[in-house]
Amino acid sequence: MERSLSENGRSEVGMSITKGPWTEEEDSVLFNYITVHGEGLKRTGKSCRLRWLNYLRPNVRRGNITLQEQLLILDLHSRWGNRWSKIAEHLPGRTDNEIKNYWRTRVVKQAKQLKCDVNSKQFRDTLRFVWMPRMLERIQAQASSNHAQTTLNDNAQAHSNTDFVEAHASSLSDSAASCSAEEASSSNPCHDRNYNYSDMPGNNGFGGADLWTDENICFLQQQLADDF
DNA sequence: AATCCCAACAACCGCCGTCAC
DNA sequence: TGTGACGGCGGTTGTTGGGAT
Repeated sequence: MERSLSENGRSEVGMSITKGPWTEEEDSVLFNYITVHGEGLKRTGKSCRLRWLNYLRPNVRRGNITLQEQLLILDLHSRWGNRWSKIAEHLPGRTDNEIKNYWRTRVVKQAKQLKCDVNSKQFRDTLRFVWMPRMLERIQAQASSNHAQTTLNDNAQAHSNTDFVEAHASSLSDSAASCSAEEASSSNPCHDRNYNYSDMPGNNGFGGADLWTDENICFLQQQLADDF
């Protein structure tokens, strides 16, 4: 009987875990290890596990969350909600903790500024129809400028950017297609890449509240600018 | 230079499911 | 089959570093 652990400490092929009764040999290995190294840290198993998963694990990625990762987080969160570990499975090297922190410090902050609940339809629509398309625009711009360099440098990363953008552009189109008939019939903003925020149907298609004050639009634009 | 404030990151806590015994 | 220990996960709190005053 065995189970394996993944990058996030979950199932993974190739790293087997022995279960069941301890053998004399295993006892001996453990005994010798403790004899040499001592009982070591005054830490709980849980604490050690967390430290390993979130910090020490070899392929853990550190540093700023990229635009592509941000878009993916928003997309996956819209499907699964606060299932951080599930979302983390799709961002290689990122931990659930990191994603959770990103959500709290960036996205929840945005919701607060807009004075709406982060889980409200109103805010989710904002993410879907304003934030994500805007992010996508930036990624596309980035990808095309990288592509120009790629022709010179044969940079493979630019190709992956392009693939990513294409995949998510169609994903967002799907989202747009799932808008209500009312939204779809009234020149849906999600289709218009040059969409002006002040034209958003804040008073008739987004839950009725007037989110799109000059102040809020300005704040959102600032947030998006900060991200890139 | 000192302090205050806030964002970002790290760690802890509690609940719940699973597993060994 | 019951039960205690442990691990996984999401929520919350603590810490730290940098910018503003």
